[in-house]
Amino acid sequence: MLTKTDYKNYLECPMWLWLSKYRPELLPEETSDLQRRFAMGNEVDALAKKLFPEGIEIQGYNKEGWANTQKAILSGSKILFQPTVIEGDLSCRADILVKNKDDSWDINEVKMATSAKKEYVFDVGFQKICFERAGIKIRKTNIIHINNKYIRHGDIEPEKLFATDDITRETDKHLPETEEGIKEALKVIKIKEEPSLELINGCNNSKRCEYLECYCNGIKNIQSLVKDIQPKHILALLNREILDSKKIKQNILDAAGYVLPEKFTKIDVDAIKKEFKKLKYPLHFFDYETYGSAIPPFNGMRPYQQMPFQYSLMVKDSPDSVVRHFEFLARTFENPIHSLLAQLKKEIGPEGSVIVWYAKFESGRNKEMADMEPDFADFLEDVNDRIFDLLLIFKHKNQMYIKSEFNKLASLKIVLPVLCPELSYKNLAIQGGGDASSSWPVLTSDKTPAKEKEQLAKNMLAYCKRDTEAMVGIMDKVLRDIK
DNA sequence: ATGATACCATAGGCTTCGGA
DNA sequence: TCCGAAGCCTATGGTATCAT
Repeated sequence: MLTKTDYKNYLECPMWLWLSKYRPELLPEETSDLQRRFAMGNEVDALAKKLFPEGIEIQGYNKEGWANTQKAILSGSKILFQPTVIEGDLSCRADILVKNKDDSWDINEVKMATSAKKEYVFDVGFQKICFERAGIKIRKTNIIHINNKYIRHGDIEPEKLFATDDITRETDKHLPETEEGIKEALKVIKIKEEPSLELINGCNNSKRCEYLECYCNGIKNIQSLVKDIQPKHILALLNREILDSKKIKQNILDAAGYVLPEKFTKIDVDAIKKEFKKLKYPLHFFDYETYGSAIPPFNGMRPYQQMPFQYSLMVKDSPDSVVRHFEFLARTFENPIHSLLAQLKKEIGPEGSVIVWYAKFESGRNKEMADMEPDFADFLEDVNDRIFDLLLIFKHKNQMYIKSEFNKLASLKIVLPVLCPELSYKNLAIQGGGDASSSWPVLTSDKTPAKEKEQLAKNMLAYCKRDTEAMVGIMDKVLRDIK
């Protein structure tokens, strides 16, 4: 049986589909970030249903769902939520099915994205094929997506939060391709033995594909796979922890004809000194954690707007002084920016540089908050004028501070372990901004036990503090290197 | 999932120039 | 005078990099 999810997995990476059917235990665990995204998707689905007050919910999955769907259609229901269809090898659920004046139906697929992306034609095409094979005629296929111009005032208004795009033409145009893809996907799920190289190289994932890595955890003879593999997958193999033997790594590299670049460090002392001349003490090392959702949680916010709920601030008054640390963390699920700004205004001095990693992010949040809290607009503008972006020292094209280990990248999570391995995130419960973000609603929920909240708060504070410690450590290291 | 920005490949429109 | 090749500029679409 091939479900719509199976088909989408296949389109991204055939190996993913195969693993999900035969070796699901090898798939990566759901991260809290992913869980939050699923939860958000469910909320979006629920809100979209409010666009159709007449709709009825179809209960059950698979055969039961299909039986209930048929029952609802026969009894004359005109709007169905979550109808299921099973036909031959295929199984799928639609979001919202709406009957027309004749005997045809329109498919409405709810997406949390802010536009009708072109890859949705395969998703919706799969649904159309399923329903039509089962004798349910489909006229239009629509995408109901988030309208990111919407600004919340009071209760969420679904008819303003959502926009609908008719993608029938595009869907139909790609229908033959969709049919072909379904045939291929069905072939994949019939492979009983270990998949061949062909399957791995069918991967369409533009980024590093984690599913090959997962697969490698489950087989012994990795070296036999190496010939003719895509370069992105070679790197994936090299990152596997099970490849701790240098000899195996070298074999893989040799087989692929891949030469690791030689290690090097390049420091343009003059250029960095010139940049650092712009700095004024006291130095304020600063970092926000933010929360954003497809459904804006508070008034004045638009979908996906990132709202700061936490910061860490480390102040260094002079080159040799000890840092003073300040922090803020909102403990209730209310718009936190007023209290955040009130505290920040007291803690951040009127003089001195504000050092951040990737200035666009922090300055962008400051601009948004200035619009929402006009009383703080001058203050925020002043802070933005004093921002210094530490990332630009490491930006590859700037050629100021380059190490081969950076691989031409310059995120904090890449630079830090090379320059200050002692400040690793490894021992922290929260390891990235995404986790911090998804922790905030948990921290502020009535349903979370007090004890758990305390632990969570500690973890969140430790993470955000570490981001600023990292900048302090990196700054010290660079200052030593250019002395 | 967003968004700003950077970068790259490609397409199209336009001019220029040499050969016939 | 005409035509196509070559060169150049701009627009566009796609992908990647940062942050959460």
